Amino acid sequence: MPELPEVETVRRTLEMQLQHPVIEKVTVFWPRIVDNCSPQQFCDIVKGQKIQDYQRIGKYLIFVLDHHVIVSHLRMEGKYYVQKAHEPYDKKHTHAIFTFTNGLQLRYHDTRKFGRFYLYERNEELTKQKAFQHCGYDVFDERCTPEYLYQQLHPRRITLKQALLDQSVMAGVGNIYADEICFALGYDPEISIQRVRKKDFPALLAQARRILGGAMKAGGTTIRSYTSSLGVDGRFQLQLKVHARKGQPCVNCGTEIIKKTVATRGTYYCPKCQRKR
DNA sequence: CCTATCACCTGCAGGC
DNA sequence: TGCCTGCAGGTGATAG
Repeated sequence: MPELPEVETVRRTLEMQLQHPVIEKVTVFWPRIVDNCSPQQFCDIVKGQKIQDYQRIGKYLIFVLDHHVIVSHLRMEGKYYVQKAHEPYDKKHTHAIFTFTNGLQLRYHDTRKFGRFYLYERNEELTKQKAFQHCGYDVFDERCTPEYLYQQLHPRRITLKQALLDQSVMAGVGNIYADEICFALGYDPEISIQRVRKKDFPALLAQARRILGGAMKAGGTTIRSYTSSLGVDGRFQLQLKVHARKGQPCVNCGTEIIKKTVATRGTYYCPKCQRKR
């Protein structure tokens, strides 16, 4: 469900709502959501620790505790709810509950059970751990430069959209914003990345940052109207120009937006504004 | 090493 | 109404 802007919105919201609580107890209802240790170990280890900081790399949310770090990936449908311990919750889709000493709970909700938790020691280099083995630089990381993207992506036999979605090079762009970035660049999502010239890579990165940055800003605006009972999933209504606009007129030229499949993902584009070469 | 496909899960919309 | 199919804002493992 969430891409980088949504995860960042969740990060900020949890930081505001929870601040720095002490974990009194953790219950895991669906064992497989804990990826790199047993649910029992996970619960035993985090118990008693305080959440010191909330961080994010790409689409990964990171809870920094006293001695350990919890890495959370929401995949397609993961979301968090902050509620009081006595409030009811959706027993069918809630897979983990963190209870704090202040009476609040952080509840992890995930309809499809795709999301994962990883637990690491705080002194370990995070980006070298399993959770990040296929994770490149965050879109906003200063090491993510046009030159780096060109060298990593341009030689490959993949489409522009696949390049944007490849988390191992630049982490954070998902299916929605990949379409929006292709539209902003004026390229058909299916164009070979090898046809994108070196001089276009600064624009590629700039548009990715502009679009994700705008989405974060919008998320931050919308999230203020959320109540805890609505959940914290970072969702918001951005003005999408092509994604999910099949059959509607292009905002630039009025041509009908087309949906096609690119690399098994639903893909929306304007056949007039987005050139194939 | 590279790219393509499957597997993981559930709910829902649309066709018959 | 009920059944079936396809599809969903993601990613790791596996197959070629």
